[in-house]
Amino acid sequence: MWTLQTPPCLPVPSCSYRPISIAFRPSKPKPSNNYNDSIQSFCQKGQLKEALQLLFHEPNPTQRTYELLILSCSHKRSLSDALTVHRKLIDDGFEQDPFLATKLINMFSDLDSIDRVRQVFDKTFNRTIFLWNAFFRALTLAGHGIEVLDFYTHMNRIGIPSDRFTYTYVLKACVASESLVSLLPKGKEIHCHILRHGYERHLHIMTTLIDVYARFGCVGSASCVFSQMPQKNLVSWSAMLACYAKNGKPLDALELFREMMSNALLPNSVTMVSVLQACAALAALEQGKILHGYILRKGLDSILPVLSALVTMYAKCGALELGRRVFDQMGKRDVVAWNSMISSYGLYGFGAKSIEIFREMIRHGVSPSPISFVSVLGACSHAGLVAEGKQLFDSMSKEHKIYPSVEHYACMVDLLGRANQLEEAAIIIQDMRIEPGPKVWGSLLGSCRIHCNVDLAERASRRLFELEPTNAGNYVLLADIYAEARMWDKVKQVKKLLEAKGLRKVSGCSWIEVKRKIYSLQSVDEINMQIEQIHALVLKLSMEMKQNGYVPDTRIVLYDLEEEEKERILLGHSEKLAVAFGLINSSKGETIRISKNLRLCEDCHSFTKLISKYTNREILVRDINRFHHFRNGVCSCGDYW
DNA sequence: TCCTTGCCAC
Repeated sequence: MWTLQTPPCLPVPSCSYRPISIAFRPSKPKPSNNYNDSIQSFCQKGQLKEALQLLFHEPNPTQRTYELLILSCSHKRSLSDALTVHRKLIDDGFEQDPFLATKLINMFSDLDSIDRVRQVFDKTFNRTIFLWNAFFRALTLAGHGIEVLDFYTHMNRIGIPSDRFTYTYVLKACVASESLVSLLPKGKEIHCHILRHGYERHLHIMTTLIDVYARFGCVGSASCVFSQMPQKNLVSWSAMLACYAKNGKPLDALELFREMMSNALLPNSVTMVSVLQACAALAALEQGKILHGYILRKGLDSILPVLSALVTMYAKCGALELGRRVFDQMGKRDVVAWNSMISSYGLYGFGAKSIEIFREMIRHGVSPSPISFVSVLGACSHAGLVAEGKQLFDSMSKEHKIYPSVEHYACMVDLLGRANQLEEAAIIIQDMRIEPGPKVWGSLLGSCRIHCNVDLAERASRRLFELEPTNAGNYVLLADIYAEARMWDKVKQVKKLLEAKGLRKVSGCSWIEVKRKIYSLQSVDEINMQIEQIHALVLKLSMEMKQNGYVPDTRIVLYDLEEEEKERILLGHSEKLAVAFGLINSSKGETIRISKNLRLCEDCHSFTKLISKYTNREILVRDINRFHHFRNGVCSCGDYW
């Protein structure tokens, strides 16, 4: 299944390096054990200044002396001391020591000083494979993946053999770049090199490969590598699990987790985080609670990422209060933990609460991250808090020195667009300092859909079709807008365009957990054994609802059909089927929890409001963006979503 | 001397 592809030739690095074999020989090898013991003792105690004083009083420091000092500078994260050590090292004639050069590269990498990493690499003539590997690691960590790949090509060309470490770094380099061009072909090419050099049984390289394919969204390739691995450990299982959880395959993730447990492999905190994500994606509350129990029994409840994942899991499963309880019991909270809570409130449309937690975080001395702003601005958007959102957006660069990224602009466009300030949203896009990507135009198009603005929608979709020619969702949105405006010829045109590109509309799907099992319902569902019973109930309910004021919202049906036919289509929406399935399979008074893969349509929304009143049930629906909590005929979103 | 998995937003 691996095709050997030769990607377009990468440019040779601008500066061409030739390895010059000058063996380094320290000038005066003088054993100085007591001295190094003292240095080591100071370094271990974190007394770097004292160690440096000793350095300047010792006439003959050794390689070991510098190794100790370099490690200590990394540990103390002190760039000024690092520069002092570097200068003295050069003065003492150690500049060409490849061992110390490797250590220096690691140190400057730890200190985020990538220019000095390059400088050390440039100046070292005897480039051992250790030096190359450290250099690649540093560049990869700094996000300069393309540069690593250029050097790797160069390294191959001049005949320097890679070792097993090189492969892990160059693989990671493929996913460590902000380049718009996918480096997947390069990753596949390196995969071929790895096979050719007989590393197909190497545990670490194969695990890295799984992770890299996962990040490219190539679930099939990742699982192919995984099943072919002769030995696996907890890390490789966890990597595969994360791959499923992150790529929209939560059921596969849970299945793999079960398999892992039956192989007597004990999950660690990292494993649990991915499994929790899978539960969150499925809104599988009961499963999630079982995992929480396991986490408590195994003492994993002191690990921050696990707790943050728990907060998010509970919130996404419709149990915001349980998430809040976990959050309240956290002894220490990092920015991720705070962000989890900020976005959880946002998910429920509790904008004011989200802002409150955001401010509380700052009061606690935790600086907001770019994601904090995505979360809080998203919350403002769902709650219609336009003024607050604008103020927060302003404070980003002014108070927190965080410069808005495409995601932040997309939030602002969404905030204004939803609030029917479409022109202002368009102005934001016009004035952006960075290239507005598909997320930004997509937000605008989504808002045009809500407020049925055909002109602006045409503008946005023209740009979107260029940027994302294969995203069916954009075509569907535009067709929706035309349908609502009753421009049936235009609807037909868009549909033809969709067909001509071989694209298909993502079909609606809802799922619901009944007695710890997850059931999915699709608009056209033949698999579910109860389907006839479900359809009958939906029909019965709709007739009764009609007597209670339900008017089917046939505007959203994308076909120019008779009203009756449109109504029939509306009744087949997966969310209504899920509501009926929930009513049939749960006991009286029990809350019905449903998730769906698309935005909730207006008709299902008003239908469910009435059902909640008529059947006296609380119904919680999570759509692609947020929660709707239906109670006694009203929805928590206040019909603003 | 250097290697593998994870939390928060879309």
